[in-house]
Amino acid sequence: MNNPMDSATAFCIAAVERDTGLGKDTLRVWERRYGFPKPDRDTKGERLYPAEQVEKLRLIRCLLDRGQRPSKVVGASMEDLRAMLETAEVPKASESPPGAVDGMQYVRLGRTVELAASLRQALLRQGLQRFVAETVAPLSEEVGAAWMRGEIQVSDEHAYTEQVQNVLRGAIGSFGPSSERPRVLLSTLPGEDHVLGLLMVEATLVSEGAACLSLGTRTPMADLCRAAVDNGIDVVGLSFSAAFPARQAIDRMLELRAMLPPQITLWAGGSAMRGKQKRLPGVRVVTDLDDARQALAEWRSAHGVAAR
Amino acid sequence: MNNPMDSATAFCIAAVERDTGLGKDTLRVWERRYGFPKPDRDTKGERLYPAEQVEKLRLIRCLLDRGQRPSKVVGASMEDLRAMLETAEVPKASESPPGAVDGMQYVRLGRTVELAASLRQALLRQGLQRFVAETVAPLSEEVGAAWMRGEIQVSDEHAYTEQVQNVLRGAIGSFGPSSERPRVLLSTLPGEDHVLGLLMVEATLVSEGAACLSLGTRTPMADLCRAAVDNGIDVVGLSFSAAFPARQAIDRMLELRAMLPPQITLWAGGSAMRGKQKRLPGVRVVTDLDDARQALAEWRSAHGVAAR
DNA sequence: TGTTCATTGTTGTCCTGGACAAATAATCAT
DNA sequence: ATGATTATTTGTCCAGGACAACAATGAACA
Repeated sequence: MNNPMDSATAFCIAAVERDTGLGKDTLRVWERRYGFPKPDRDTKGERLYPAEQVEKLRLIRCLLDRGQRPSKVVGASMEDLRAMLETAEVPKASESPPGAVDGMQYVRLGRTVELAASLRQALLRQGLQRFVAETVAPLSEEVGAAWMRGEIQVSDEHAYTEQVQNVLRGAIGSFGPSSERPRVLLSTLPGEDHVLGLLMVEATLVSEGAACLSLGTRTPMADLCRAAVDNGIDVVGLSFSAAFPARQAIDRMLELRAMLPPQITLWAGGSAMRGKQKRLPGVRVVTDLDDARQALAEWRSAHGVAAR
Repeated sequence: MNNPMDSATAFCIAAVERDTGLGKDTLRVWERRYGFPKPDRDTKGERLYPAEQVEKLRLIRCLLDRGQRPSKVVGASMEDLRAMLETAEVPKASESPPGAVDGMQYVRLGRTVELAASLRQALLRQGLQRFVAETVAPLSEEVGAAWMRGEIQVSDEHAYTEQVQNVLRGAIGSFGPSSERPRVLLSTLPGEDHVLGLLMVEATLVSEGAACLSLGTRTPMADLCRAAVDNGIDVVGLSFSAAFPARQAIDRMLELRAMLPPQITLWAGGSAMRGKQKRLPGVRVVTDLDDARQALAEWRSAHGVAAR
């Protein structure tokens, strides 16, 4: 199936799924419904997608991520697609850039070296907590928005994430060990890759003296529960980016709430959680980084633990 | 499908795929072939897996990861499975622990605080390059082996990875910006999550004054190529963990070699690459961290760039 | 004007069961 | 021992129908 000879010009369906992020079922049903993509077949009847169709699928994926509907874009010509990408309106254009930071231009230009230097400078100037709240958070939103507008590449966003991780993790690590309460377990669920929100929360909580145990991204719920119990955790915190379907996030939080012992507090934060408080009994929805500090204070007050 | 009421006791097939990592097709074909799992059905005929079957599937997955064959484990009873996990022989038991580091006990006991402190101490004592080669690399192998032997939890491995990341990224960031050659682009391909190998290489190269641009994990090949060209990259380095199927790794490297401009050097490293040099014309296989330094020296010598 | 709820259309996921490609083990030749 | 064949296991792919989940729209209500 994957003959190296022709794989440079044609891709099997699994390869297309990898490269475009579109599921095999979706690719097949589009072919049936919209007549595109229209792959060739090998001798055994398996689909072989020419490189140009894969390229077009990538463009389509890009537009879908920006909120377009499939019926509008699957079946359009390449010219139409490019035109749509040009005139793509961002659904809810974020407010004007938050002023203080102009690191955005470094991201745009791929100047990672200058970006890193500027971040480090801001960290020293502002201290970790303000750095996270006033520099990293708005800049990350701006990067996300720029990607939505098609102004930056996927790789630019990856590179940005790497640089911020280097700075934030260095800062988090430079805090001495804390044995204070609460002990907070942080992670994201499978399907959620975005690590920056998690790191921002960790930085904020560590600044306040909480003992954070991060498991990184994509921890299965069963492992999460076991880890929480085994490590004597007080609070489990989950992060959901805007890319995560809000409905699923709610269902999974309720499921997790039912699996965890009731004395363990459950926090949920991230864009997908905006305005979902009422639907989540037993879960503390954390709206932003300031609210995370607030939630921490609430926990300490409720459990008779003094802040530092 | 996902009624929150019963989702605590029964899971739809997508949820099982998430939780166990076993594909939907695989779950269905096992049911057909081995008679397990045997999910209930909802009113619409869709599979509903009871929690106990999911638990058993998780155990099975665990054994498969350790090299068992499905025919041996998919039909077995819970007792048999547990027994097999006990007596699981590690296929190629690694050599005795590398002496110098006893951080392993901290991982085993979930003492992340002590682990972090011990890592930082080792970093200061050894310097970044030796720290990576003599402490992080063997310890990571040891952690992987312990997981294979079932001695530690998934969450312990995640927590370990997080701690090492904090230390390594802090150290990498503390190097000033380098504008020296070569400019190295580092990443893993979709399907490869393991980030530590990548970070170890980055730390090693940065120590030698190379300019590293990391894109983190799972960069699609098209984005990788574009980023390499746009950023004037000299060398693209990919990392493959032992979990990555060697055959696929080879195919993808050849594909990538064909996509990249010939003047860009391609490096491939990681366990999946052991002893695959001969099958990869045009790719420099990097066998370990020392070899990475060697490859760097080769590049500089071939391109007339003096080492620092 | 804005917030819920029902309706309608769209879209992705799930289904069956057969087929076969790819991975692994077993066997044989060098 | 190492490398090439063959046999067996195992996971992926196929078709095309069905319908659950999701978004957009419109109606009822605060």
